[in-house]
Amino acid sequence: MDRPHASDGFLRIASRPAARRQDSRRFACNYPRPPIQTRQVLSGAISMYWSKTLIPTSREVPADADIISHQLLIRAGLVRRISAGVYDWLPLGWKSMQKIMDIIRQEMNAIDAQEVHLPALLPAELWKQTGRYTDYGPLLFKLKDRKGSEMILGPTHEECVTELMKACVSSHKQLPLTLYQIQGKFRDEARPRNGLLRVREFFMKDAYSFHSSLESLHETYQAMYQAYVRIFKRCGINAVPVEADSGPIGGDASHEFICPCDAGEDIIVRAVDGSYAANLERAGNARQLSAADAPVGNTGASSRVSTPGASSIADVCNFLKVPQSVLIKTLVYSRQSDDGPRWLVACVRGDHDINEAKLKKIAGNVELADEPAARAAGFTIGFTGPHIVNVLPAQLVIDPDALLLTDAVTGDNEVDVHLTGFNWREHIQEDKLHTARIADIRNITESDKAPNGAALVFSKGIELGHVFKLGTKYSDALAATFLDDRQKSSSMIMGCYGIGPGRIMVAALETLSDADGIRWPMSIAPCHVLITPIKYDGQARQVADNLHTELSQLGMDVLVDDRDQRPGVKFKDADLIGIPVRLVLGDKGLAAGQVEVKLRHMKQAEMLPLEGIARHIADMVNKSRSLPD
RNA sequence: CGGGGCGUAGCUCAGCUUGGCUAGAGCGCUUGGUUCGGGACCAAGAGGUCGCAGGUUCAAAUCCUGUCGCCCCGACCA
Repeated sequence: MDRPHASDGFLRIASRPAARRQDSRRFACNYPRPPIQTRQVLSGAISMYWSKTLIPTSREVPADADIISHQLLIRAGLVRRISAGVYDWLPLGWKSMQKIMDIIRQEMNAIDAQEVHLPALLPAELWKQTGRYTDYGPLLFKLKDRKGSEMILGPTHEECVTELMKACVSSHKQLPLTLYQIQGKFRDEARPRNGLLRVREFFMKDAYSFHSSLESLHETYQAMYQAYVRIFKRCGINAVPVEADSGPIGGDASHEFICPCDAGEDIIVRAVDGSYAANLERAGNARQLSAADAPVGNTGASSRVSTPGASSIADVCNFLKVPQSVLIKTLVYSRQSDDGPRWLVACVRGDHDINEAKLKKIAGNVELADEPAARAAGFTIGFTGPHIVNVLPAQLVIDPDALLLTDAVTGDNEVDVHLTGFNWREHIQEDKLHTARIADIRNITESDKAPNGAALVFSKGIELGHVFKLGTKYSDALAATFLDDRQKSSSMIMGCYGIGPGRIMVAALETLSDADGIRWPMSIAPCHVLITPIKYDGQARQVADNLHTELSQLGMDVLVDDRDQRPGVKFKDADLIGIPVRLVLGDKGLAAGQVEVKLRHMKQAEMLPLEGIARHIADMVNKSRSLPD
């Protein structure tokens, strides 16, 4: 310690003054720089002076920002883009982000989840063990270290945390256990976009729970669900829980929390009476049909028609002057197996869209067939009809609404030819029809009904969080097991629960802003109070400084606009950055012993006596930032 | 990955079609002055290897080729 080495920094600092003297001569200027005075540290409250803070506000709308949240993030100086989908967090944005994270942290801790910090840099080997090194596809950031070892940047941490549990937990007595982390994650998105909505480096709260029984998993899942409801409520944003794709466990095993707004990339389906909400991928009708339900139709009335060049649904309908709802759309899927591709023919009504998630759930990991390969196998892509299964080996999957069609129009498995008067019983060989899968494989539409019969509305929304019963996918793959009370070894049962704090911010900006700028909810505002002296001088300066100290001592986060700017500039900036409470100190008011209190979400300001104003403001802030119930 | 577009000052953009003197505007920034309770005014300034590389040409921001970066729509993705 007393003999510092060059490597520990002491020496460099010690040798600095000479250089500094020279610098100050070279760059001497007349700007009156006040000496840095260390302010008292006040109970963790945020205390800032504008002139000493990096808040690069901008009047111009950035050219590449299309949605409101993106524009405000840049214009209010919250973040700055450094490359596609990668952002710097500036002081105001970071303060708000930290508040969001704190709320999440508090609610996680409240349900006995333990915070950990896991590496962003992970060995590829771990991911190879679970198969996700390839399954995750190009979304995974891959790199090599200097020795050539393969590494990845974690897009999520199931493998990592499961490995941790495997190493540290071996008895049912140690379960259940929930670990969580709030940290940066990385995904090599094909197209980062819309500011913070889809980015390549982002913050994520991920929690992982480990259980010895499904009941225990369910209990934690419920607690987590309720914690999520509280988190979004405390952040002051609207988040609708919707049923989501339930994965391996099935049933009621997954919910997404969606903030409805037009900038969102997800589509949610809700019953008008509020009785049902699901994402589009999941939403469906529980109707069960079998091949026996296929109607007979008008037998013998079918005919082949020439439809030159008409291979799309729209083309065919235009050509034949029929509605899309009488067509059968036939799509060819394939799955790789050892002896070449296995084919699957999926049929939905012409006006319906196939839902690949649903299809995969019943048919395994199929994907839309490669066109040349399918043609080579005998499929006339663009003019395929269900009856191709009579002549080619392929599994047939029929959506119930397609099954119920009679005298339908479909491709006739020949270029430029369609078949009218198609009927399942007439045109599909009996054994083929009876071995066909009849299942819901399409997206529902707004003309469909909720399971209870209620009318449906669609809306766009931002996915803010996701709770999911994982099951044993990762614990199986990584052999994370425990011994139960009868010495039997089982894989730990897992749940995982994610929240995107950045998306919470986006949702707040998208849904709560007005034409003048941001209107932060009190709980996630970078500061509670903005003190705006019309002129930071004389009495106003003294009052501003005193108020700042007093409010800070009361636990308020305070920003003082001490800039030498015209009032108009200060007000415009104040509206833009959206601090909930603004205290304006003007000469006339102060002479009368009054301050102007302007709330960002109110139009009118109010003059209040300076005496006792700090306490009054603190009470008001505390009221609006406490947990609403 | 397919389609479309953009890259000129910190920001927003003009100039490019039809190559030609020292590359422009507004905002922002600096200095001085006047102002100053809702993005002031006057004056004087600073700031750009026109993304990068190569080519065509007497001459390239402008034309050609390549390359990199970025945005939008779609595909993909949670």
